[in-house]
Amino acid sequence: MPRPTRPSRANKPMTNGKETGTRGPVPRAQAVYKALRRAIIEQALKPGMKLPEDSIGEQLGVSRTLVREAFGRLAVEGLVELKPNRGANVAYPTLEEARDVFDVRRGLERLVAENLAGRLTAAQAAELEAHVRLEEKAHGQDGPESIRLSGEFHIKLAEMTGNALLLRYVQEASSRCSLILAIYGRPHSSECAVSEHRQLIEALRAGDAVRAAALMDHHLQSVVTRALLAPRAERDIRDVLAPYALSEGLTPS
Amino acid sequence: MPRPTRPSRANKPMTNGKETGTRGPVPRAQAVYKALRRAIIEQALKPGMKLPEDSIGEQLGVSRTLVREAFGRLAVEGLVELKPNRGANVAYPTLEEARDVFDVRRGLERLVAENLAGRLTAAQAAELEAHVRLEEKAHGQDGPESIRLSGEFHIKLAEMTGNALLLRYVQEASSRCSLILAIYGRPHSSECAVSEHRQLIEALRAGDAVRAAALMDHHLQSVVTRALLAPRAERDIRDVLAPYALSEGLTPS
DNA sequence: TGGGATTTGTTCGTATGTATT
DNA sequence: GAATACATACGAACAAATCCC
Repeated sequence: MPRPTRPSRANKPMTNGKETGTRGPVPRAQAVYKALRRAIIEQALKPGMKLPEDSIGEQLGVSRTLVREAFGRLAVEGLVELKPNRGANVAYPTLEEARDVFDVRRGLERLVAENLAGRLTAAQAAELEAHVRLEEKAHGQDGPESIRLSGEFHIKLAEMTGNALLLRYVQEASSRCSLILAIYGRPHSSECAVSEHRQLIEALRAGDAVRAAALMDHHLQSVVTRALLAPRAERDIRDVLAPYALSEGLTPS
Repeated sequence: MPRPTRPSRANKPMTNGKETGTRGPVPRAQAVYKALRRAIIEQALKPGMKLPEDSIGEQLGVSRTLVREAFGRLAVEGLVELKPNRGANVAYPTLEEARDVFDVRRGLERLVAENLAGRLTAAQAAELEAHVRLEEKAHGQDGPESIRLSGEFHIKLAEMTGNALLLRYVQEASSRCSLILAIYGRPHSSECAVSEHRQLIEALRAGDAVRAAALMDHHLQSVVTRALLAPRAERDIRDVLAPYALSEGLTPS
């Protein structure tokens, strides 16, 4: 198993409350959580990487207590794996878990589509269209910008339902998808086709819930196929070697 | 706003790792989390109740740190409300949040039904039927037993999908529904009609995904109507008074 | 196999912020 | 409106477990 090097100074130090005379009203724990979350999603911290409480805390300028608290929450969200007495790692989802996450995400976003169909205000529709135009512009460069924008489109939709819980679940599933694509996806799959986003907006506008749900479902299915099932020679050493385990029972964990 | 009395010794002391020579491989933090979670769901800790780190920790035999960690996770799940510098309360969902939770739950369980239709093994079907028979037996007594069994039926279904994420989300939504019914539900609404569960099993067996999803949807809708919209004279003082707020903007929070 | 270095699990003290009189 | 009392936010230090040679 390829053990990654230590994270050391892989991420930027966060704004320390002490420096800004005004101690933020938000507990620093929250800030630590957000910083780590972002670092994982943006792959500054790579899947499977060990996360020593000590060095992380040092980098962020906080003590282990806050780091631990953040780990707990990230573990609930499935971004961090927490093994008793053995610390934390960035999660390394199996292909099976990946399937689960994508399935649930599809279901959730179908809900979003159904919820929004025919209830989009003019302003909201305009906002979505503006967003798609941004995506179009960024489409040329295959940088992370393009991927970020694609993801944001879906988050925006979830926001517009006004259902806080639905939003949280979509965000969570979406984060985990980022992790998964980082492991199993091919390098620069431009995740979402702009045209599919456009069609979706049209269906929502027309108030066709069935069509909107179907489009969303198909769209997300396409994302998976494009990014995941695509040939990627060196899929991952673990999966390649899995069928060749020395002999069942010898590798208990 | 009616401030509840302190929880003091409202809950049973948890099994302390030190007593059982074998220190559980699971950190105590996890145990604290589970104990609190259960206490909230079973309404030993009532909605809105203040949760002082100190007394809770004392009752459970751990220090404040572990209690704080548990609070963080429970807050993510929406069972605890966490206000910066002002500590924790058992969540007190608004009617709007309640609607959100029920909507998402309906969507999630529809997924479960679709997922399971036609894929139920004989053993699984038998297990579900055995469970329904238990429900039937408990139906006479309107005790908490009946409510617990109704809930478990839905959890069992989610388990059978084999999708861990879907299971977690259903569990979470389900927990929050308990909270909500504790606030807004009428006392002994026997939550789920046994016959509806039977019909559902039948549809799953027949492999009729559309019908199964529709039945599930309708079933959960019924639960809400039966329990929530039912006349409960003294709904809650907050909601009764909400429309009579002194003047908009004066109550910032 | 064993022992030392490292890392995690937990407690508790201090400073800061909030409610109360 | 200021002083007091109390609860929370955070960190340092100790104890136990694990890792690595």
